[in-house]
Amino acid sequence: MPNMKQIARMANVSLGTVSHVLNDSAGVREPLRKRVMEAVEALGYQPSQLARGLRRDKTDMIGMIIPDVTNPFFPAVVRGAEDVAFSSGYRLILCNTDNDHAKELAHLKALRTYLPAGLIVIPSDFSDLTVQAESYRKAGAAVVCVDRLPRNWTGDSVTAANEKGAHRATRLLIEMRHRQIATITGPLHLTNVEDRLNGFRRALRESKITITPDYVQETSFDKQGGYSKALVLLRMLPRPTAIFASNDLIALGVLLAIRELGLKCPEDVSVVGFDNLDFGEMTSPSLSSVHQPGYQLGTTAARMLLDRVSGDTGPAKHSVLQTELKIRESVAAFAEASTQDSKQTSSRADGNRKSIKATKRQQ
Amino acid sequence: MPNMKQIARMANVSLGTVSHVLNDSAGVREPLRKRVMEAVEALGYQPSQLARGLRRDKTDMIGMIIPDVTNPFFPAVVRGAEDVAFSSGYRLILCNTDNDHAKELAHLKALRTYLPAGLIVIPSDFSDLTVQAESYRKAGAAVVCVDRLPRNWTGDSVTAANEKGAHRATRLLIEMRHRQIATITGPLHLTNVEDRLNGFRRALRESKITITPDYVQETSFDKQGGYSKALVLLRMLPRPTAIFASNDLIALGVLLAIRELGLKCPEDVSVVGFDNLDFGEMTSPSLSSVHQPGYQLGTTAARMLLDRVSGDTGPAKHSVLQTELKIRESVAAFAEASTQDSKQTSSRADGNRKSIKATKRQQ
DNA sequence: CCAGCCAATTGAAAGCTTTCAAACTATGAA
DNA sequence: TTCATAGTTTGAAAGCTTTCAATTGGCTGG
Repeated sequence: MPNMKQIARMANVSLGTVSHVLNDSAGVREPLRKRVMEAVEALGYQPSQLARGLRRDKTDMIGMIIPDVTNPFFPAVVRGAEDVAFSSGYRLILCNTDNDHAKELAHLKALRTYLPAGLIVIPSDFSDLTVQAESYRKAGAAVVCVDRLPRNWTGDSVTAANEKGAHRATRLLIEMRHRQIATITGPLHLTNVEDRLNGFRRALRESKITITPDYVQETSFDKQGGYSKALVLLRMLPRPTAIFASNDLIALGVLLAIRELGLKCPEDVSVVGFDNLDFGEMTSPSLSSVHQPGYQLGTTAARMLLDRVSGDTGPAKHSVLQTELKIRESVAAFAEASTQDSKQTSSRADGNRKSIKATKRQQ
Repeated sequence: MPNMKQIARMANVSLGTVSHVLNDSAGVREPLRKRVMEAVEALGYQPSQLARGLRRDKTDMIGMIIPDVTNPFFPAVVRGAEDVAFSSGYRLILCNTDNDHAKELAHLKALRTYLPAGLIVIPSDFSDLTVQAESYRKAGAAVVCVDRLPRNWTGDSVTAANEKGAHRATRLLIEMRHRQIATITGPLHLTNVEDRLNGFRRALRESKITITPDYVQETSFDKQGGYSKALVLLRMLPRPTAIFASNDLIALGVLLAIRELGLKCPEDVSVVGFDNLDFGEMTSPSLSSVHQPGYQLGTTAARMLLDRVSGDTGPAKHSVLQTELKIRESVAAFAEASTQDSKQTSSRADGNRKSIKATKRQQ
């Protein structure tokens, strides 16, 4: 690979001049500039990012730390960040934490030695990010937190309007005349989960609906968790007629549990999820959900980061992106008859279910 | 950040010795070694990857170039690669090409300046990779191609058993007594698509089934493509009773088209996809599909790459990972009565459809 | 016509590591 | 005791860029 020295020799100028041409760092007169550019062209020269980074104490890399690319919500965020980064000449180093804060810490420590321009982080459970970010900032790297925040986070952040979205979803259920409304939340130590629960509670409170504490079930953010907690809820008396799930994977588990018990969605139980993942349109019934703008979360975070990199030293920014309720088949108005006696309903529904199965044979 | 010089001073040894301790590059006697390690510990020293890379002409980074993380098949591959890379101290730089070979080229050129240890690439359409890879190899970086190969690719590769998988899927349809079997393929210039079509054809040939050329439809790898080509196929006479789709997104479009026309799957038309994406279990009917081991594709590629990095200079390797047919609801045995007169069936089915719609409101 | 100044250009240092040749030490043999 | 040798340790160079102080050249105003 050609280096600056060769360019300098070929263009018959000094090393410094080449650098100045390449970086616009000083006025270089046209004839020289032209000779340099020609040499660059002729040799196909590209500056070594390593040497440049070493000298400048900062590279064109951005560390992106997320729980797991394999979780369907995150790829959109990554893509959004990559698009903005790439179009400004930055690249993304992708790290998965599996929500393990020890693994996250390992990534945070290791990444530092690459002198990234900054970090975009979706923090793991019980993340240590607040401390680490401080040390990154001292080293001149920006850190933006996305989707959820670690405790005591005071830095830049981009999140969805979780409280509001959950409030809107819950209000839909209330407007549909549901009164026995339950929720299955993700891990409550996550700020976004907490916010969603708050939105849920506020909607209930505003409509003067009180529910038994049992109607709030906490679990992990996956299908299995949703499934098992839904079984618990659906066996309670009175049985909830609507369930708000704090994400779509949980909602999917809820749908499975409903079917498992011989109930029907939305006739017996309405369900609303959160995230609006692609598969929500493909389930049967299709899933109502609060859309979270994953791609925009990523682009916004990357832009915020790049602003910092290019010198914005203002106070911490908190961008909150709006959500949108997508109403699909999984929600119906509460019909008085259908849910009082759980056993009877259950067996009646079971009869229905068979006839549906004959045509649909779902799952 | 502390540097080697500080370690050297603190341990009262020379720079060279510190380096030797850190890299085991020469016998260092225990007392010195210990002093160095203590200093490293005390200062929390971590070597600068930039300086190291600059000196060694190679970094601990691996470029991972894929079409789009947002496409549900790829995250598993990325994750597999990242897991193996991370556990060997390497990190992944993720690049999306959107299947655009110009964008791919841009990434290939830009990444070079970071001196990555190697590249894992899922090539874009009409990829220029073969040429570029040569130049990477000259620079001492390994390149492994995954999932599909560019034309004239002779380097290392990891792919799924596409031909065999497609053959197996088609055989299933034949065993189910289908004779009017169509296929909707992805872009035929992709080697994996070509392989799948070959497998499809071989199965037909082995059972002495001949089909009209119209029964082979080419389209893009997405829901929309599958949908529109399925409409074309389903309006043909005789109407195919089974469709093999070259990936699950296409298969999803097929399911939509079937429903749209008032037909039923699997009663009127059986469908098999390829990839076995998660959503296949959630559609109605659930989707039969050829499972492709995405995660293993990633881990295998990364391991192959790391082998090269650590000195394996043998001839090109081609790892072919086995696929597995997952049979779900979308396939049923062909029943004589149901498909002869397309118009009549169609209108009859249309009657059914309305009643289904009343409860399902799908799509 | 010259001093002084500004702008363009230069060369060297610095950033941090690895590596190589050279210097040094200790040990065993003569 | 001394020499040779193997094994340790050292210091400097190299890898490529940016940046800063210094130099050069040309121009302006007196």
